[in-house]
Amino acid sequence: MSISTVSRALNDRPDASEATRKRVHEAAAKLGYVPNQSGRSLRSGKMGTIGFMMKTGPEFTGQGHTHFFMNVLDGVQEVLLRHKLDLVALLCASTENADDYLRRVVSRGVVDGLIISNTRRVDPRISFLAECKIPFVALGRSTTDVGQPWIDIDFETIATESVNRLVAKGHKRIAIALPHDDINLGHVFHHSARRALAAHGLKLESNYTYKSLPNEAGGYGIAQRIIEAGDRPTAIVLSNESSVNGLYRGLMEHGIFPGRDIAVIGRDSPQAKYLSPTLTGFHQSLHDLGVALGEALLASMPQYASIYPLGVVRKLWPTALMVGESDGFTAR
Amino acid sequence: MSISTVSRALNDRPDASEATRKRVHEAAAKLGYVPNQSGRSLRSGKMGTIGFMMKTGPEFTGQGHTHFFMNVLDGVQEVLLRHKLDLVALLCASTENADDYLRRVVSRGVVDGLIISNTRRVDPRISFLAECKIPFVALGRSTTDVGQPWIDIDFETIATESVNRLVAKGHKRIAIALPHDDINLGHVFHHSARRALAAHGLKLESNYTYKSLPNEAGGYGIAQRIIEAGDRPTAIVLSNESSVNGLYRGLMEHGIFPGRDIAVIGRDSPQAKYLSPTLTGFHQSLHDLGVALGEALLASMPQYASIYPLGVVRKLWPTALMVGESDGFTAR
DNA sequence: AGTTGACTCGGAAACGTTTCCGTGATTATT
DNA sequence: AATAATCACGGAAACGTTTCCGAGTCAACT
Repeated sequence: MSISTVSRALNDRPDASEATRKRVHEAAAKLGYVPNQSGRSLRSGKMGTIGFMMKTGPEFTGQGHTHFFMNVLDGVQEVLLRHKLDLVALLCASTENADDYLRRVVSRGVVDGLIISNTRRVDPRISFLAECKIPFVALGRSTTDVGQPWIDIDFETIATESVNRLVAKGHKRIAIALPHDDINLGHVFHHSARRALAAHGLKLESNYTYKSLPNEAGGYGIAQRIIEAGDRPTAIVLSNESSVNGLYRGLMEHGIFPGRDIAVIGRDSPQAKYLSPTLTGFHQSLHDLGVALGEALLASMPQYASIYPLGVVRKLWPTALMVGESDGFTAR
Repeated sequence: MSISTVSRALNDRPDASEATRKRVHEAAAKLGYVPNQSGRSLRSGKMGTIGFMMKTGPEFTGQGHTHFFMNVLDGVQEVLLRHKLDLVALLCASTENADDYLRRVVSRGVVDGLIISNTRRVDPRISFLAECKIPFVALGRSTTDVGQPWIDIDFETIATESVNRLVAKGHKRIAIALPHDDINLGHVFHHSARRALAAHGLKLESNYTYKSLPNEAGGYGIAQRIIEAGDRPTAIVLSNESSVNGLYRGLMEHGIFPGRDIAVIGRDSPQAKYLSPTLTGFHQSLHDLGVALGEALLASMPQYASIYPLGVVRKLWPTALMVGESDGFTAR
């Protein structure tokens, strides 16, 4: 039994007889033989792995943030498993620059495709990946556009609907919590909120826009600024899932109760309905988002494009409002 | 300039002259050449990557859980980067069996070493890895002991100190929230709490031990059981970081306020001091835990053992109490 | 009965490294 | 000055797989 026959049998090629295929598979199982991945990929040029790049470290451990990724990743993997592709999370340490890290890991050639997240407004990773001609999809839009596929949460709708809902409840002084300007979603959120307010003849005051980290401390900081404001906002929209704890705490320490004294609209997460008051927030199906991301990536890989004839996926991911108690306060 | 010379120069071997080393490095940078990882590892038998196995999916997205991992991973990577090793998170989808997954990824031979987490009381992964002779370290002990290195949070101290503190505040009816029996920490926690209570002449009633999922819903379920108890506990110890939200909510819905009507001791996490009341809980330095894990792994790899002469690391990770408001209630 | 085609399979090349071995040149030693 | 030792480098083998090519067997068709 020659080496080439074994290879053909294990890969279930048509030019290996049914009988030998079975014999080889049985022998392999018995001897505990598994093909060497290095030899395989050296020859074929394919690694059989897809990378999902994300950052680790203290600043990226907000409740919503990690919950978000764990569920998206779960969905991505569901798709990849269908094609015997493995998903690995490429963890960029907090101490390392994201662009350098990506460069390093890509040139190492350990992944056949990539998903990047936390896209920035101008994101050098995108141009780099395009240059490398490695298939990738971005979770989040960017102004850096090389025709890459992306899927992004529909922040326009979230911002617009949040504002509309609050205005309908009589609010006129509406504040917005935004991430750092670099992050693309911050810009989109900001822009959409401003436009929605304008549609009601309202203006987004600059002292009502709070740039803050998407974590507990960030939320607490927002509360401080609300307290200190001369003309306090009567409602606030949070663009992330993680800062609500800190916001609640900070407000309550000054006797301001969300839902009673101020309206809060945020983003849904597992804790949303266990907060007091429960959070009114926008929900997305994260597992399905992961599935869509995986399929978008495969669609951009020549080997799989015929199975997923989706073209270049550029999709806003739908969102739905989960009504809780936090926006119960109406300003008339 | 021959292929072998280039190889030697790029790897900074002593048998390449200083001049050629510099020339080669410059040329490589200019041409954008990077060594092919497949060829490299095919020849050397080493991959240059370390895997950290963890599960994804809805049931593993509790606040504390993911925060825990993100910080530990950050520490691990800090160590690995010193030796140009890459850390990849091996994500086992919620739909896949953890043992099968590990078998698959290990036999693929894509990692030189492994860190496993969520060790179970009897954990087939440990015996499998020992069989494969692949270096690994376990985050958490197990009764499956093949002499592997491990690091584990000091749950004995957490359980014992929690009980002691509550007893000192006059509590006699103390409840404990525990994970599923399979998980080793559950057993340790249970055992230690029982012993600590016994030392004070108290008994851990079986209807005060709540097996629950380490997430918000689990905490809410515990609240239900506390409410329904004929003889309500006056204090509860949570073994995880994630269920506190649900517990608070569930209790407050029935007018029972943590810190005022019942004492709660839990585990520290970023949200602990932003809860109302702030949580009294045990804290660990997670980044440093990750560093220790990384060093323990390297110590068990022949190539690095001389740099980290630690032997087989088996270490309980220290913990410290962060005092908040949640255990303010005293039962006299 | 001879030719053709389909079907299996073995041999060998190739993927890109690392490393052993050998060789020539230079320097140090006797 | 002759020998020995060191240094720098080129050639070639090897890692384990996939795939091209050729060859053999057997059945079917003219």
